[in-house]
Amino acid sequence: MVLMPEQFEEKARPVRKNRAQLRAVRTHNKLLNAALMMFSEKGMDATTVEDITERADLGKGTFYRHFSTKEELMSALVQKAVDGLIEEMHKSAAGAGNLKTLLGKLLEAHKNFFNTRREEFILLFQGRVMLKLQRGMEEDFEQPFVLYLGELENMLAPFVPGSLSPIKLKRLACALAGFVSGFLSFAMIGLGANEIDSNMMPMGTIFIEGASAFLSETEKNADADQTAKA
Amino acid sequence: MVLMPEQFEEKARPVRKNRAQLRAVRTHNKLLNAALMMFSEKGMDATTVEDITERADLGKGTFYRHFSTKEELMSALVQKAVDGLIEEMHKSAAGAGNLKTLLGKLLEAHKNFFNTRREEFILLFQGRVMLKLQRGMEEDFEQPFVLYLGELENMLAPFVPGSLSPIKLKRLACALAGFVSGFLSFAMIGLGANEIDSNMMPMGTIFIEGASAFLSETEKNADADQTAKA
DNA sequence: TCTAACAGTGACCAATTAGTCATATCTGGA
DNA sequence: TCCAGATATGACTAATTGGTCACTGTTAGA
Repeated sequence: MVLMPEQFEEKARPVRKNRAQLRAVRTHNKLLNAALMMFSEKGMDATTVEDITERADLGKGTFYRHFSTKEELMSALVQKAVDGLIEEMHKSAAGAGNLKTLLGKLLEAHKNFFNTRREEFILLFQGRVMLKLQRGMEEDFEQPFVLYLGELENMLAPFVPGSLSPIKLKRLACALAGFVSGFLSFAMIGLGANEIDSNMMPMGTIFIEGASAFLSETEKNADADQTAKA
Repeated sequence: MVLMPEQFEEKARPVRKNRAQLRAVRTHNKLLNAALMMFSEKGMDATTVEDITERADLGKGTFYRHFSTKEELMSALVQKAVDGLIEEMHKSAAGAGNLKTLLGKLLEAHKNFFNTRREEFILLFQGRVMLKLQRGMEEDFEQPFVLYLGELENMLAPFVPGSLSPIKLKRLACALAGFVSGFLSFAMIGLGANEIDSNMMPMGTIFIEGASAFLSETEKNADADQTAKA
């Protein structure tokens, strides 16, 4: 199986010459891109290996030189998409001074990402479905999403009342992530495709105002929390 | 192809005798149930017709006496799940006197439905993915979701400022639907499976408070809306 | 009991697909 | 120019799958 740049150093000896190396990388990316397109058009399961290689204008055997199974490719794509989303979040949220501002910027980061990279939105949507199934591949798909939620928590933590329990912080991250992807998902049904962009931000205020209200209320009765468990 | 009760009258002549009729209905339901289970475990696309018939303990040929394709069955199941959800919404929301109460009841209806009928939640999740693809089957899957959003709008309409534009009502329905399914989807990742039930309602206040704030603000500058489009 | 009408069955065929491998092609250096 | 190392290829096999159909089993009434 072909090694990609990140993996080179793991191998002893000088490994590969310049051109061949780049050729392999280009082929690898062609496969990733073709798969992303096919997955977002036909769905992960309905897409065959040949669909991917044909779209990439490559021979079928080439696929197996880069990935041992379609699942491996799926997993790599989900990972990559989540990385991109997290990067967008960081870029967008830099310099936020308070919770409302941060929430607004995070919402905008999601909006931008999902609007400009619709294929990846659809991919992540499918990835989230995979997590709910029982096929033995849940672990591979879960990790990126756990990372994503953890990153959200980390970004929110500094702007949230110190008394907020970790579990509530988690909930807030889930609520934010769920609201954005869920709203977009239904907006794609109920609203015209071009209206979505202008719809996302006004709706964001629902979340921002709601979260603020929720947190300030939480702050008041922070320690009434223990009793609630019983 | 076997006819189900709702379709009997469409056929001329006395059609079927009592026992045989019931047997066909039972078989039909066995197929629906088996498919629901398989779909929620393996996913729609990865489930084969034989998976379904074997799970239902029926011969493969039987499947094709009841459905002409797997897609037809998928579509029927999604339709049925949406019907169930709408029913739960109506049952739960009856007698709500104001917007906040209604929102709370609607959230609870969703919580109950998705917690007690997890397979159907997963099914609807997959159905929503199908809508995003380009396989020519989007129409079949879209209808139930449009119905669902429309129903949400109808239920919200009486409790919303009269000045609220139809498009904003649509947005609100999308936001509600998206928030519920999205939050649950991420909560299943970030939180323990058993914590979800207790997590849904406190998070609901985010939405309720946010939506209220959003609407009262909208009411203030109701007609500043036209200018926003430019 | 006999029969017409319907429900259910699984062996079977054609088509699709995953995965392999001998071969062709390309690259950089001797 | 030639070679060694690496990449790409597509014909091939085995296995899976969708879909059919001649057959069996069941039912209700004559």
